[in-house]
Amino acid sequence: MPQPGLSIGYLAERTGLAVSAIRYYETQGLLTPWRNAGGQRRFERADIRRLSFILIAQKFGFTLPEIRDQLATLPGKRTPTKADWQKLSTAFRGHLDARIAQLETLRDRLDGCIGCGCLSLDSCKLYNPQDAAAALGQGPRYVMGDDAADLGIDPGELRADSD
Amino acid sequence: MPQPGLSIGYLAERTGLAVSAIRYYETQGLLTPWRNAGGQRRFERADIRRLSFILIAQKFGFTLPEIRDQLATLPGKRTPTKADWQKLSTAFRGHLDARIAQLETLRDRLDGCIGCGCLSLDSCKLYNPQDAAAALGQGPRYVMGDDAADLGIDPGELRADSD
DNA sequence: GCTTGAGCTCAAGTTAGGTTTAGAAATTAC
DNA sequence: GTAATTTCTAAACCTAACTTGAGCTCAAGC
Repeated sequence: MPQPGLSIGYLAERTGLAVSAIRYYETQGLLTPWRNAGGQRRFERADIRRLSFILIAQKFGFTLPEIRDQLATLPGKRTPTKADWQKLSTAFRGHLDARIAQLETLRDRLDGCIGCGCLSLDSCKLYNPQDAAAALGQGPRYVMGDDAADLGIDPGELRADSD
Repeated sequence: MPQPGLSIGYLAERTGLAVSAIRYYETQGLLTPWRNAGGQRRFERADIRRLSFILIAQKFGFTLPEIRDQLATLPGKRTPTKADWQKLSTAFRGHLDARIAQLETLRDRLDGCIGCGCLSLDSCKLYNPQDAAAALGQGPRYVMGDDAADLGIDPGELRADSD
């Protein structure tokens, strides 16, 4: 048992992360290790759990700033207890549900498009700039905003609107 | 009605995309416009639909190469028909379902963690490198791989395994 | 006590998905 | 016919999330 605290290499080994990634997370404020006399980072055991949470949250598509905000709900001074982690997990679960629900909404709208086959403004519920843009971060603006002529089939049958 | 074909500016206006983005998509092989005598890009009406599909697929988290592969199922020579788009949409729906199912699996595993509150190897189903890594693209390797001592609570009650 | 692996900092490189800029040429509008 | 827009290419720049490399220090093992 060499020094008190865990080395960055040990954390890397335990989490499967690269040492450089852990250092990067520190620069982003997701961890705050202390330093030993020689200037090396020393971590606490609870930091393995923090890193695990980061990994899982990333899988759900959360950005590092978002994850940092989540982790900020943990007590800063004392070591987080089981109850602390439970609270964070419960809140996290709420975010997950919301994210999944958004995807499901988009999927259900796509179903309408499959039904009509044309993905056009009239029948495609995916045309809804607000909802669609809200679904996954900042996306572009309009979706499927076009008229029947844009389908490209039977162009003679339908009159283009303004062009 | 100026020239035959649609200008890049018109497509940008119709889809809400930036002109630069449409050019970028061309470099990535998602569109293949032709050129007029002066060297300017000319698009077909069906390209509005392609761009709409790109926008929607991106909202679901698909990468441009993935979207390109999806679009490659459309006929290259003739203008895609309603049936062509229907086929693509149906396949796309399958991909969506799979993606949503993966997220739900992760979420359900997290439920176990909330229950146990410790996010530890023993009781946390999120510890499963293969499944977890498969969920959303290439992620890091281990997840929640640690022991009860890592929780940081009651450290005296449990014996650390190897360190 | 010396060697060697582990760690340090800082800068630059990487990938994805674009945007911005610059200078020139084409197109449109009047 | 001229002026204003649009478009062109190429290269540079951007953010996120890291990795890599250089040059140097620290710590652990024998």
